[in-house]
Amino acid sequence: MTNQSPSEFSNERPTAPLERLLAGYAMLGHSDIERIREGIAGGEIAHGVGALLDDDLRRTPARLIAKGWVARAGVLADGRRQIVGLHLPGDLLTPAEGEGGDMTVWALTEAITIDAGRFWRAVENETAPDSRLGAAWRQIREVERARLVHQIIRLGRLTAYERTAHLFLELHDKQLRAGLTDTGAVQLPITQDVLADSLGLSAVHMNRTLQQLRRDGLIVYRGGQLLLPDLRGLRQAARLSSANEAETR
Amino acid sequence: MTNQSPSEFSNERPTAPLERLLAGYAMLGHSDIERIREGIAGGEIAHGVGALLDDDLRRTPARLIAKGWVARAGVLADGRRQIVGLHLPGDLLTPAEGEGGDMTVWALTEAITIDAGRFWRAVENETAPDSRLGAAWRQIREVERARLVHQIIRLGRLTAYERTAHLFLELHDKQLRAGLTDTGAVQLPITQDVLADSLGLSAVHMNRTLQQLRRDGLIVYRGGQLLLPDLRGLRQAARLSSANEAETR
DNA sequence: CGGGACCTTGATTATCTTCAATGCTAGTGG
DNA sequence: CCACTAGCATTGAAGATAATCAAGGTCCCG
Repeated sequence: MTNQSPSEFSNERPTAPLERLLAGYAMLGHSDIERIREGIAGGEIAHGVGALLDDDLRRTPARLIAKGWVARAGVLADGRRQIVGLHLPGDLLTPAEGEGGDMTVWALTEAITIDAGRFWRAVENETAPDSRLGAAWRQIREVERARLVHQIIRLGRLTAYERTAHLFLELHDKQLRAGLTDTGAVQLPITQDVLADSLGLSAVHMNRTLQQLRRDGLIVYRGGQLLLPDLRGLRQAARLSSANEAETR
Repeated sequence: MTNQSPSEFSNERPTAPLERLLAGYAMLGHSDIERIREGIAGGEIAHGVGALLDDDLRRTPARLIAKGWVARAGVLADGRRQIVGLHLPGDLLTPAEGEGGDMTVWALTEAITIDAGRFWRAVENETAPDSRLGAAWRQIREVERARLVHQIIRLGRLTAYERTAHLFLELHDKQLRAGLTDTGAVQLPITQDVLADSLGLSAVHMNRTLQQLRRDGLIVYRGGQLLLPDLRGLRQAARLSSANEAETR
């Protein structure tokens, strides 16, 4: 368990993405910020690429991603694998209990997580109707539930091309909310293989679909960075009514 | 712990399925039962087949299904439709806010729903760590989240045949928990069209897949009633490790 | 008996997977 | 510096799965 500081990559506080996420749903006061920072501290773990987080999550009820990408997936006996969620800095990871066997969580990139147990317990029991922190947290949970619903629609009724556009817009939206990127850009430090397992496609078809999106001028994909030069066109390709994603102003 | 046999035309209390669901997760006392029954009363609405519930849900924050089946789905502009959840007596319906536009809820059969607003508000704010009702409710919410995750895996990585078996087992499990059927039987009062929209398949392919399951002796499907004569085989077909679904004892 | 909703079937086509190479790039050790 | 390797991206060809199109068929109900 190395205990290096994430500040060697950025000098902002590890809770900053979560603070930005929460601030997007409610005006937070100084005391709210304090509770976030106090509730998430220590128990820092650095995960190498591919490292499993299952045991860590079994030990600590909730971990904040401070840096890196993490995936949660169901795995079948014959090796087929469906990624259920892609998690970024600002996301809280909780054990996949109750989801049945064969679920696993692992780091897609070098990642750092922090014990957020105290924050988690505090905010999950936050019922004071006037608590802004509690309200913001409930909204985040609701948005995550909505993402599961969206993925169901994606996998059930969209073509490979539409699915890909749809996921990229979701990642764009998610990264904007956490303050991890600017409008029109998406960090995408993962292999096409992982993308394929998120979208229920084979790696080969994933590759071909990406090429088609490139040819159509909807994405520029290079070196772990994605550019979306035509958000309007991409939304159309994803079959999203423009109201479906957060406005990008 | 009533163990009465399921009865469709029964005069049992409309909250009975929910009570059985909750009782499956915690020993409930007399006062818990009281709170359920008091929190869910009046505001009864009868819905004809195909009736939209969107407006009703906008008016009342939570409605208990007392009778019948209800579906929640995302609809695309070109008519494609993906059912996200099938809801049965004992389920609480809440507005599909935050899920983005184009979500809709409608009755698949004749149905009756009751205003459960008071119960909903009470139980969502239930944080006393020793509250059995609150604990049971949180478990139900967790199970529903797990069902969304399972549907993602189903749609993303299972074949039509596997998907169908998988969904039938989920419905079997769900109906057992609510005391709506007996082991080996599943109420299925819906058209193959609806089934297809749940599983992301065309109606034609749905039909052929059902025939295959029949030929393989895994299901008997007649008149809105499904029999599962070979649960072990069905679990195998669904690629479920036997630990994945509730034991049927 | 006519109509409508639902189920079933056959033929054809589209989408996506699988299999098998090949290319590319960065890191590694001689 | 140069093979050498490993991981990832890309390509072509063939095959499987599922969608689409177009009829019938069945059952129920007014």
